[in-house]
Amino acid sequence: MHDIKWIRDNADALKAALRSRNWEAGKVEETVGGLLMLDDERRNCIAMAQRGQEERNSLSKQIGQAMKSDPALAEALKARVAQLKDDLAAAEMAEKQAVAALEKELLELPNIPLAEVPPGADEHDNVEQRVVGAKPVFPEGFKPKEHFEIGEAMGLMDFEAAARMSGARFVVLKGQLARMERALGQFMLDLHTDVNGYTEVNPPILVKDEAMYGTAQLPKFQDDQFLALTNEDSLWAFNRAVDTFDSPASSADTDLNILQGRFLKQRRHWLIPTAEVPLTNLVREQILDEKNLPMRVTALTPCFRAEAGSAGRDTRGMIRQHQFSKVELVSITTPEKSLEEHERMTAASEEVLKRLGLHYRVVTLCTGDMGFASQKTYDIEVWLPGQDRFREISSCSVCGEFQARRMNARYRPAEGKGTRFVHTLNGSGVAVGRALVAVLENYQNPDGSVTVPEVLRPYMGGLEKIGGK
RNA sequence: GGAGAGGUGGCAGAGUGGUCGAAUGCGUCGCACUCGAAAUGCGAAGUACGGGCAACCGUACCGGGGGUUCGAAUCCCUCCCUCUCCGCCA
Repeated sequence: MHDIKWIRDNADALKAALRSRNWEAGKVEETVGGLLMLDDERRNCIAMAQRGQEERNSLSKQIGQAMKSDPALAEALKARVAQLKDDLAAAEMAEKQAVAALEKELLELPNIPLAEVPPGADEHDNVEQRVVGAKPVFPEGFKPKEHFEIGEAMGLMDFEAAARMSGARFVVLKGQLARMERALGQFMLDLHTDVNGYTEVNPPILVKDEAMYGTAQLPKFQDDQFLALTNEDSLWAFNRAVDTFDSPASSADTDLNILQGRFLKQRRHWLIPTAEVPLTNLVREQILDEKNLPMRVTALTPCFRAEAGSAGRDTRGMIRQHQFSKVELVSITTPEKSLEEHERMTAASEEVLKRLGLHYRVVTLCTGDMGFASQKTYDIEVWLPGQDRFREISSCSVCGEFQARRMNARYRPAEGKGTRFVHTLNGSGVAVGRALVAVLENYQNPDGSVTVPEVLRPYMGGLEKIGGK
């Protein structure tokens, strides 16, 4: 979320940023102009409400004094405050609405790309930074298979069983393949905790609205999320509404819909689409000491995505699932250190692929392809010989203070007074499901078996090979 | 889920209708004392928003939301969270 004061002074910079993210010119003008108008409105309302409050406070003080010495004067003053009351209530309501209206619009604005981010419309304009390793060499005449062909041939990857119980975009892994998935997750966590200086965290994977707003999955990307609601929740909200309706003890909102909506909103949970959400929200509403920064945390969690906008894409195999495992990296830093940390984090993710002996490249996403909350993003794409192309396996983003503002996450600088917003970074280190895909395709043998990469063997009881005859 | 007790500044912890943004202690920072440190003494310091070039002024904030009142940290309602006991449960 952006500081409206900053927008006031830098409207042109914001407009340029929105255009670089493929917003059409008319919408940009309309949006930014609308924000400035809402802000004027908000400040007018605040000024008006504050004048009323000031007058009320001052009269109330006088009443307190007059009560002791001159009761008649006190009564007269009370009458004056009573006159004020309606105006004041209206002004306070107007202020509340104006603040909420502006906030609602601000939450819809994406982060501003850093100047160094390459301009561009879509993934074709991303800029390759480096290529590491080399394509695996297969015997003459052997055409490498895709991961699902390998897995299904082994009888260890079952999409049909998954579909029977859960529908499309789920998979059942069995035997040594299930074990290899587990091994990959363990290997990554151990690398990040033992070598890369991250602290392992086991966070909730059901989170409240506030957490999802904090990292900016909400409000804009609601359709990508899974929502968790108990039957009890809906019954409870219903009964609450009826009770309140029957005995409106308070003169608060008695509108049934508003009540139900409010209660359900308080009780519902979202399934995390990435551990970025709980890990970053560790610092929500916290004031950290600078000496504890950078804070580096990692977690292996399931991730859930509705994949609402990707019907028909990657329908075969494990590339795009509703549920997948991922090791996530999150860093909380000072503003001065965040870009340096971004490089460090990307290197930490790359190390996973290096040790697995996988061929990959790193690209800088262009302005038009970058995520909503990001200032700058590196994608790591791993080589998949079965598909004969690079596929994203990690995405490392620096978000500046964008998420910190939404979460109100701050730190106290070692020097100087006050607090500043932290900078947040997140990256996959790496997607476990896709890593399994990559291992299967890169380490496959003509006999249908798959060689276990050296670094995974300790996690698989020394096993050197799975499947095959 | 039921019963009870709580939620106050960085932390601990007073305050139960007005002069309370809030005592006190710890911690933090500055100054004095000291060769230096410790101890001691004196002093400073919350966050956000609005106005102002600024000094500064104003407003809000005592878990969240609502209400009563001229006036709420304090009274009432409601939700959330924590603790204790009971119930249920992987």
